[in-house]
Amino acid sequence: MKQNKSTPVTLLQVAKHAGVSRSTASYVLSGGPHVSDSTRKKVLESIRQLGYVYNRSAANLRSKSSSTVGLVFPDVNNPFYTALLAGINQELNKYNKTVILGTTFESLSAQDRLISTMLEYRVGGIILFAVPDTPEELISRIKHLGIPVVLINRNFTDLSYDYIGIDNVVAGTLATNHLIKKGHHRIAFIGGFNQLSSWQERKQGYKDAHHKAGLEIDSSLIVEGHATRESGYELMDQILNLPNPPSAAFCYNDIIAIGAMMKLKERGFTPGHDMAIVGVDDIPEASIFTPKLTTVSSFPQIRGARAAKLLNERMEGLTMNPQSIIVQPELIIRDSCSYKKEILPHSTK
Amino acid sequence: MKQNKSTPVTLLQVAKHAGVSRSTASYVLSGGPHVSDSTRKKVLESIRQLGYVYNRSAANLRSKSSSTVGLVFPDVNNPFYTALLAGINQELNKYNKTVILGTTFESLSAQDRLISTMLEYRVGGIILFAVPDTPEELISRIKHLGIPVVLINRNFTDLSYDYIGIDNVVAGTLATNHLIKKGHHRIAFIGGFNQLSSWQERKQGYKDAHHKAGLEIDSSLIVEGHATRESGYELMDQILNLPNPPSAAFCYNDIIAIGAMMKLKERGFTPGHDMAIVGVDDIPEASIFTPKLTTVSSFPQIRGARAAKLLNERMEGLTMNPQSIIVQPELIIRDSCSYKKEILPHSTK
DNA sequence: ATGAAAGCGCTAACAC
DNA sequence: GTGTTAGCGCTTTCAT
Repeated sequence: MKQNKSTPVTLLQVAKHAGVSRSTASYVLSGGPHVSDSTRKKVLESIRQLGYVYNRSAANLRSKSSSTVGLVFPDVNNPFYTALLAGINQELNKYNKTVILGTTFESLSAQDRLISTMLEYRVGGIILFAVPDTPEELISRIKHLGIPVVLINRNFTDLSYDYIGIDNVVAGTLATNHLIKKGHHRIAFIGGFNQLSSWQERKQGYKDAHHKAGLEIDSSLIVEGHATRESGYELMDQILNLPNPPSAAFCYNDIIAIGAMMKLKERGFTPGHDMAIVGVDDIPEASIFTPKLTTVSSFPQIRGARAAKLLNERMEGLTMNPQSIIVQPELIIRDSCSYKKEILPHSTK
Repeated sequence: MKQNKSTPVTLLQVAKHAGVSRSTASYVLSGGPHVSDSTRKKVLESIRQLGYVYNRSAANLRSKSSSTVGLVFPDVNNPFYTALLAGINQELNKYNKTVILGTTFESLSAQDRLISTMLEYRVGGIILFAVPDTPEELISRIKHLGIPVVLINRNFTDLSYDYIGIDNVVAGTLATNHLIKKGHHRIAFIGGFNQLSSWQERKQGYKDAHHKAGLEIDSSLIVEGHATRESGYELMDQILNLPNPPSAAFCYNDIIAIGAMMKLKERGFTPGHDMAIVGVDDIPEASIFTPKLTTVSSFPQIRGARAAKLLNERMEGLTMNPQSIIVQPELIIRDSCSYKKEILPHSTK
């Protein structure tokens, strides 16, 4: 296992040590069929003894192919992403693909840098959770390089790319309808940004539900913000300071909903009682928080797996025309929407 | 920008297009000094026109060096990790090093696979947040390959590696002393695992504080568990079901503390009043939760930056003998430890 | 079943 | 300041 730092062991040295040719050694590495059992054993033993480490870059260079896939996420500090990641990882392992993950922190320039690096390393495919305002040109450039891309969650108007998401309009409708059915007429929509396709779609569902019920929307009840706990916390404060606060809030996602509920408690209100809350995603924390969060499940883990599967097919050149996979969300009723008692009293603090 | 999928543009083609030799083109890429301004412009223009993408693998192969660093994290779904990551990224950007991140999900085999992949890609260095029970042999193997490694947070008994962490004993003492000063005699220590060096050290501080105050430790008050919100939630339940529950809890980290406080609320208790809570890390959420969490800051972002700086020095071959950098933690007093009122009433639920 | 040889895209002497 | 050339470690025909 020990060996000189300055000169890494090469396959050729392994081959010599095992008394075979380089190509034979290469065959045993790639699991090729034309190798006798005894040769394979010899080579494997030499590898072990010399502490040989496969040089994947060299292999990729020669074979002009790569089994590594690049993951580009906007952030990672949200159980939603972790679930997505888990689904992707799990599926990709099946195909013996390895993953490198990069975080853009919602910055377009960081995303550019990240993707450039991945391209320079010649990843075999990319799963992209795009930053808002990502130019479509970026994606077409990658595709022109012959590298398959699967888009997650954030879509482009031009649907000529592989995409996997949920039906966000339905998610918005499901959530808002539930709130309306509980007797709420003034419903806020908080968190997320207008640039996000998912935001626009959820808002569409929110609108649809209002229209269908013959309800007006007060546009001051729609407040945008980052998809973080902290932001949910701030946004709820804004909402509560409104001259005429709503009795319910549809939150862009669970993490915002939880931040919002924290603020409610801080200001002496009881979420679910003084204000009804519903989120989107169904992260693990949703069922743990007090009150347990009513939410619309977006099945992140399942979607991650589907995305990985789709990408793998592209990398293997299986299917050809772009696919949009849309998962149907599901309402999960818990405790954060008990029946509306009365109009929320004016802010106390 | 458009070009044929099947044949990526090479530097040679760029050179021809620009009417120079390959080496000249290479020099402009690496910012070498011996290139005239006009040639540089020509080459850059050809690169743009042909849509050339640098092949970093080929370059690394030839130059036997890599400016990519591999990050190995146990998990990523904790604001603590995000802060660490941010610190590392920020610092590494200064040195023009790029990062690939892998998650082990606390699994030894996943960690092995991940590190193998990174090694196969010939990363220039690794920052390792090791899974519990990681054999020291893994690290020495990497080092024998001539690849610098910086350990974060989880230490090995043999201190011959570069390491950056906090003084966990002090963290434990700080937290426990504060609780004792507030009048608590029965203090739980919840979350984390015995295999973690940081756990052992924090427990040591917890013990030290008790001894110094002449207090006994009830070992049934020490309960282990994962470092997640969910786990904190479960653990607190266990604690509350004890025949004689404690009046305070020192939590292995903030995320556990928050989970624990959620359970307290669920069972009708007021954290900070019915039970005092202190955490470790000072994640952003700590100051947002109700009550605001008293905690021991571990300065994750600063530590990340220091780790990155140290690794960079190793990669550039600057310093030689292994360094242990120990950051001193700091007590941050907020609202989760108001004065002890009375012994916690017996569990109600 | 195994070996010889060519070459993937790039860098780094060295020559001019 | 720019060109020539010899590999880096591997895969992959093509022989044998």
